[in-house]
Amino acid sequence: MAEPQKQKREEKQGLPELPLALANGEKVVMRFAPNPNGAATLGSARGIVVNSEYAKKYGGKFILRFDDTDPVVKRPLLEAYDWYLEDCAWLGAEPDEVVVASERLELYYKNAEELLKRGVAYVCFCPADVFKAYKDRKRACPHRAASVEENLESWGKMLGGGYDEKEAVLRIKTGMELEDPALRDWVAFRILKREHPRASVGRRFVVWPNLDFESAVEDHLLGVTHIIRGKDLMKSEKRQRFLYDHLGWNYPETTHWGRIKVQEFGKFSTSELRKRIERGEYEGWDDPRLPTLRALRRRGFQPEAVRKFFLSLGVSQTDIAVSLKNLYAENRKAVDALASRYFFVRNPKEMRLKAGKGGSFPLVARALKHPSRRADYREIRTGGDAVLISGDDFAKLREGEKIRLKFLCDVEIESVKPLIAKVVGSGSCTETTAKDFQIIQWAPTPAANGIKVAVKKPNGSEDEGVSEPLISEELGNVVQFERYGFVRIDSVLKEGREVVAYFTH
RNA sequence: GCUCCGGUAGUGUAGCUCGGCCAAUCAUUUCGGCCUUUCGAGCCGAGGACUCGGGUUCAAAUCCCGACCGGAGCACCA
Repeated sequence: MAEPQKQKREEKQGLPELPLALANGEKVVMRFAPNPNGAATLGSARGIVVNSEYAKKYGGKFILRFDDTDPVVKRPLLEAYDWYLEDCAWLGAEPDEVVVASERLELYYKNAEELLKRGVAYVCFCPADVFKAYKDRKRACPHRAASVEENLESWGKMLGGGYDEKEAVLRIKTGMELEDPALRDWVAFRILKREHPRASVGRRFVVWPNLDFESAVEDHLLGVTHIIRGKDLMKSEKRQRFLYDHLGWNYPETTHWGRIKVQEFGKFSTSELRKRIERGEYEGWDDPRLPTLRALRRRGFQPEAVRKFFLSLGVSQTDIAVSLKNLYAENRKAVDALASRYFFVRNPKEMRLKAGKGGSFPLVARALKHPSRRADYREIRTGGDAVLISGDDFAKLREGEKIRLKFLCDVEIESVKPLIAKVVGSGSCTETTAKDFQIIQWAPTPAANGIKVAVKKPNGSEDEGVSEPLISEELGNVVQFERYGFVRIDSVLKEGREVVAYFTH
């Protein structure tokens, strides 16, 4: 008797079930439909991840569709088309089909013509403000009463470039007396005499569909069964339903989610990012300060962490402000096992070593590459009688204090002003456990074989320091700088003598 | 102004459709402890929420009404 309940709980682990009202043998078809007017952001990632996840869950199809029908206000960026494909692949969401709206305008024209023939659309010549006045008074404008023939003629003239921009639009008849003003006779096509960035489209067309029309027609043509989109598009559904009714189509199931704000990034829009990048405020779309997927990838985030992060947000309709801490937590789990450990000292300070009783200096440290892989070592050679420690650790040192240079030896601080430390005991650190004193990381001096490292951080600042020689062999990998954080080795310069890393978290 | 939609811990989230198994789930964060040659990972423990007010009912986070708060649309943007 108690069985069914338990089962219910288990099932609720992933995303909620979609409402399934599919005909026999019909497959779930999901789509993600961005405007490629910039690189995919965290917001886009949610769409990619959730839609593709549902497609996977039900053994359905995932379509990537570029809604790029605004060559003016939200002009597409040519490179962004490929970037989206890369980002999808990176997120494990390779689309089963890719559709570019700007190359399918003729399909939309055909549907427009059909609507005109059925008398449920008309060419309207009202200036925007004049129409708004009619709309606010729930009155029809004179053009609404035009005959099918007149409309078809006007439409033909529109397509042929016979009107200027803003001179005419095509409207869908929904009813001027509708309660909700947002639904009254909405615009389906407008005139834009501007070249489209895609060479294959160029200047071939002057009549462009608006999102509501383009998206509605495409969803039907592509056989989309479920739409998940922002709740800012709720009215879109209502507008589009009139179109579906006019044409006798069945509207897909819809789910709307709320706005997502990432606390660390605040509000941002793709258009805004683009403006700033073009102004040179950022290095590019993968600048570590930006909330783009390209930037996250460069910082060393793992795709499965990004996926889990978005799946955990679900599809609720409330607006949310999430912290990246949740993403960091996921990524830490993903990256911890594969990141080798290295020492990095920020704002290095040289520590002179004085030989202890044994009379010699420890020259080589055998250090674990990973705390849970006990047989995996890396060697770090010191230059002899000096090492570097971080400025932060230096600031806390006091005379007479004992500390451990991890994997190398224990030392006692003799003096701080010139930093001098005496090697304690036999010059190794394997015999005693360091319960009662601090263990710090260190690095060889650049004069020995230390490597200069610049770490670029997401707040735009840069940390300078020194690390071990072996990191120059970690190009492209995520490593952990002990007691500092995870970083991705982004570039190796000057024949391996210098490294640039991006801070992950 | 008109029209939609939402409101569970610091942050997300489950539960709400079909009221009782909910003195409310899970994750993250915070705070303790264990372990550890990292301020990493892991393990253990603790704290913390149903916006408010009415109503229906034996019983309400769940249903109804109202208030309050928040968001969105009313573009020849997506």
